Amino acid sequence: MLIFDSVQKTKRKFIPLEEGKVSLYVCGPTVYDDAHLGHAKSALVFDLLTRVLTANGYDVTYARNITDIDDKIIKKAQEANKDIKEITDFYTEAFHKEMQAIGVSLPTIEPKATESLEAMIELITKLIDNKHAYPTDEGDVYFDTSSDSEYLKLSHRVQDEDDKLQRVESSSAKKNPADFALWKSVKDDTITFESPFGKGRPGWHLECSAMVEKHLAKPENKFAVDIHGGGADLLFPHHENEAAQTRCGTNHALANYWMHNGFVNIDGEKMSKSLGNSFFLKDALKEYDGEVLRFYLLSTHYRSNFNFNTEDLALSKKRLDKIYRLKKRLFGLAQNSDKTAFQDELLTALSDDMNVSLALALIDEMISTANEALDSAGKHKQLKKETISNLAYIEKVLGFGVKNPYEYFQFGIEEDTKAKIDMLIEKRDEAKKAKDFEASDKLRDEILAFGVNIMDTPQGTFWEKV
RNA sequence: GGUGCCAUCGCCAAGUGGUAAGGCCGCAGCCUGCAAAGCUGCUAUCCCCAGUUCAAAUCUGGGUGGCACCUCCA
Repeated sequence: MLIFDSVQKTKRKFIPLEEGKVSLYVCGPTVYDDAHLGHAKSALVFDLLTRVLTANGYDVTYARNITDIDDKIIKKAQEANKDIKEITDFYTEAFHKEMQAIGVSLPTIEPKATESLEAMIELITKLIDNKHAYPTDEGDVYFDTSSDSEYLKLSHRVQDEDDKLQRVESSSAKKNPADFALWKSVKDDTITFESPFGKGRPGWHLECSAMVEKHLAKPENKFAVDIHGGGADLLFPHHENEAAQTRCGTNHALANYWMHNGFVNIDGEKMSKSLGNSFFLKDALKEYDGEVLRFYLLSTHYRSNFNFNTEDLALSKKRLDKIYRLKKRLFGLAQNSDKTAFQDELLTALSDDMNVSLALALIDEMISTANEALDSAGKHKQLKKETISNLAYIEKVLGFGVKNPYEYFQFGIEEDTKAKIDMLIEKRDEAKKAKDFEASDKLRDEILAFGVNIMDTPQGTFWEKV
């Protein structure tokens, strides 16, 4: 297994801290709004990573946090005149539902910030004791970046002198302009937590460090986790700060490997509130099958920036359709569990820093070969068994082709429309039997008007949504 | 302004020193009552310039053009 380490900027052979085991931590969502395609991309990338690691025989412990303490959440709650928990529960549930729709499995552990306060306070206390953090008169606690010689090495950043001066003017309580808050005091009566440093709430960066320690880290290891992942924008300042906290507050570094996924852009531009072009997953799921979205978002390399557009999405659907059509050809047949050469090749491709493009090329080739054989005369007993086994493997490792193939092709068609289509197909079959092609062609036009395609096969006539 | 990434067929996209995967679209054919689906065949020398090398899309230098991060962000 090779992993591109975005800190060392090179592909590295993956060697776990503990034989046969992998600990993976990924920064999850802040639950104050609906998940957009970027959240989906990140979740999909690390879902795939988990599957590939598992297929390689590793026992993976995957933690993805839920940030349920945050200024934006508080603001949203105040605006809606609702309880904080009501907001966070609502969006957490929505997140889970949408992730399930795109085939993202639940992580092994899903820690919440509100449930990890003890660990956070413990870490801050250690950092203060170690002289890596300091409280201010206002009741805040800051991390002292000048106390950490490794600071900024993760993101390969250099201090900007002009920027430094500007920030000194704006924030006098900080020792250094780059210092960041570990604990923010809260004076009003919005959500606050008790701590030895006074009432307040934890800083965002601290959360992840504390949760990693609590749920994944082992004191004797050189690193807290094997792999730490997240979106490319998190490298600085979030991951830089996390790494500093862990490095200075514990006796190990945060992660051995760092992985960052690229962005999802819409029509060449980054999704953002200010541009008003955020594409929410819930809206996409109304129009497209979740698995099509999964296939599309995973179809290019995870580190590349992804330019979302409906034309390309349609191409992805066509490619996924091919998997399902083959599945349909073999529907209902028993599976053989023997591992095939195809499966080895597929796993090898995915084990090379998740080369999905190569994996998809292998899949297309496998599909063509299988279809070609099935088109030719003969029973093809062995081939059928192997093909079914291959499809099952694709399902397991990539999460493509998990649905019933007939239902897949009927996405978004109402039940009564389905009944009408079936009725028309029956009438057309009768006309065809009677060799009344004029009538059967007319019936076909009627069927096509529902936005579906029909295809005649030896097993009968089937229809698919276009 | 600082830091970094990217540029491969009409479109999407692998390949990072050894002579251009795959998909979509298109064209031709097989199959089909006709279609659809499926199958077969055909379709690029890798943004520009210079250099290193027996050999470069792949390395180096210089352009040009995109993009990201530096503030909350997946």
